[in-house]
Amino acid sequence: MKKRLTLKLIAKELDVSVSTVSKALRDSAEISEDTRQKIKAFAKLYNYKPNNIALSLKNRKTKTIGVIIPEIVHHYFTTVISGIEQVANERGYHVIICTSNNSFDKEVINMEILANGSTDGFILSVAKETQQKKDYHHLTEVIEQGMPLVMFDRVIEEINCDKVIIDDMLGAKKAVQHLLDIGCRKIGLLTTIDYVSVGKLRTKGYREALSESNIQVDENLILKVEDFDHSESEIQSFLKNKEIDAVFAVNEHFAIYAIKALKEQGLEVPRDVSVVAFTDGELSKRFMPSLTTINQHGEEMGAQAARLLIKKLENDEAEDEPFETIIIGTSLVERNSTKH
Amino acid sequence: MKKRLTLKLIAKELDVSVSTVSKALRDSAEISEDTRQKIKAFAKLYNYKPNNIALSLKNRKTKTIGVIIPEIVHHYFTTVISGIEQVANERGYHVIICTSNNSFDKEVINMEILANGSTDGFILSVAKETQQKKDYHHLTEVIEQGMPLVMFDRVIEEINCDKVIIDDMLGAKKAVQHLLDIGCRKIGLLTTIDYVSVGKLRTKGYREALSESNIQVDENLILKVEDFDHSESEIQSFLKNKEIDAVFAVNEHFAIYAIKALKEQGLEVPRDVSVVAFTDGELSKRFMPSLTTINQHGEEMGAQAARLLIKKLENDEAEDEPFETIIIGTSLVERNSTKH
DNA sequence: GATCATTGCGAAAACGTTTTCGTGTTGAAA
DNA sequence: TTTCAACACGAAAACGTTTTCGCAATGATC
Repeated sequence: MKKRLTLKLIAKELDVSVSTVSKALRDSAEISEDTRQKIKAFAKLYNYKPNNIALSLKNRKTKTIGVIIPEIVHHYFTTVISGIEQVANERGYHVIICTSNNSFDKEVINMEILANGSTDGFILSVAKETQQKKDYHHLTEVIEQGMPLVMFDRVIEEINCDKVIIDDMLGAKKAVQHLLDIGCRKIGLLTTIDYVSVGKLRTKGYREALSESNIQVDENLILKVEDFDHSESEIQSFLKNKEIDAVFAVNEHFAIYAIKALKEQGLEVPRDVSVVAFTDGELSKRFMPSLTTINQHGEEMGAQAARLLIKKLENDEAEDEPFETIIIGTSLVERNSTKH
Repeated sequence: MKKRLTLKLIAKELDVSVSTVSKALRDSAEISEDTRQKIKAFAKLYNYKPNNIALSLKNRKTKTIGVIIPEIVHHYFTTVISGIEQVANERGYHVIICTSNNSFDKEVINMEILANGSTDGFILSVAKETQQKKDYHHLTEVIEQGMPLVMFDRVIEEINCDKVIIDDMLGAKKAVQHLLDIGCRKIGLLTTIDYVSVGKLRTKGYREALSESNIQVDENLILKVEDFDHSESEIQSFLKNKEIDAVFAVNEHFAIYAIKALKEQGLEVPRDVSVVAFTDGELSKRFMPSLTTINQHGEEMGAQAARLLIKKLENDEAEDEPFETIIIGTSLVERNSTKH
């Protein structure tokens, strides 16, 4: 087992001081051409690499970004991570990922651990439990310590920091508008109960799109799924004998359950009913029929979040700059669950 | 912006030495009950947390595990990560994740960076490019430096380290056996070209299952997909007018393309043709019909990998223990793409 | 030959810990 | 009173860097 090479070892080997070695390797003018070459050659030969931990301690910078997400086994979040990683790596940062599993406690613990020197700043999408509990002390704490924090997707209004969100309302409007454009008039909505902020916003978009086209909103066509785990049966019984020509679902799963339920009733998508879903994942592409969706551009969201964070990190003491909120656009992806 | 509390600051504030503070906080008997209480109270009041970086430098341990995977936007890998995280966190480790994007260079760079002090050991699934290039210097290097390495899923035989793999051959056999059990006799195989090791092994399982049932392998029923990006059309033309009563696909995507192609020919799954896929992901569950699959137990694979690594890490100098290779079982998940 | 700038390098401090060792102060035993 | 153990604490080194400052040697200038 080879020992890792350190400045001290090089110094001893070449019979110079540690400072000389350090300076030579960093091309300081203080060191004579001769010595510099000699030291660099030696370092290269034995593959010297500075120890990051020591550098971090010295510079009080780790060059790593802490990312905390509710769950990783979720296609959307992985695309976000992918975006974060790309810009982070480009700028010489690396990324450390923790999942909160939607648990408040785990979110707090993870933040604390990472805040103790492992990380220069945070990118975070809060856990469901945190949203319900409304306890944000861990967030304010890291902010007070001067660690930049960027929230994405599930953000918290009250917290003063950079944010990256998507325009849920506009996205939903786009979806519904598309259904209207292709001639649908009786559009069902499958959404979540209101305390999930995205569900609320998407519902609002649905309503607005309809009113703007002077179509009365029929509350009977709206289902607020209560229990995620039993959404399939809820959707199934909701759609029983409903007279509709379209469905807008706030996520892929709801859309797929709807298609299944419709099929069981002898209705076909898109012949009899058109379906649009929010969230463009693997599922939408592969399903039969493939799903027309609203794409949330997860990678871009991640990339923007990373850019915001790094900007704050590098801007050093210019942290008095106002916080930004970037809104990521959505786009309609037309596939085969809607009429053409 | 509050300054982070350090031992030195506490020492100054309470007018004792740094060493006293350190010892008091670690409950050393050297310090009198009085002073100890006083210091602990102060530390608690102002929420002192030791700096991890300093600890890492001092202990030459980071208590973090570096994970390098080919791509994160892949359900299977996220389940593995999930498993790694669980056992790592349980034992006080955290996890730092890098993706190689299947690029050799990125894999090398990531390893080097992490090896320079950020990480105590590695869990790795190699990039495709690395498999082709057969250049493993970065792996041998970290091993020589005494950093434990655990490879999973895509492992490399020649490298001497702990490994966690699944029994691809047995899994494939299970799949084909199931098809035989339900009465299928003309079973098509959709696989990859042979240099992808898993494709090769699964193909072998297919062949063995057939021969063990004394069924002649018909090479015309085997498709080795050349180009992943055009797999859909390859599969489509392959299945054209093939006389088969079942398909075994080495991944979900192939299976789904097959189902689509069959449908276009007027054949229905599972009525006319039964389909089994390797890899149990989101897609399999939701697809219509839902897919009968071979589950690879990604979480367990991650958990085992983490356990192996931590064992080596904690076992300190007992690193002469032989390397293990753990084989994770697969299981057949029966759904609606096969006859009952 | 004295003065001075330049060159080339080393010592030491700093980042925040832990730990070893030394030392001054007590109180009790001799 | 002397001796000594026990007690309570501090100094310093170490982890691996970077950087500031000081200093000796050299050569040029007057």
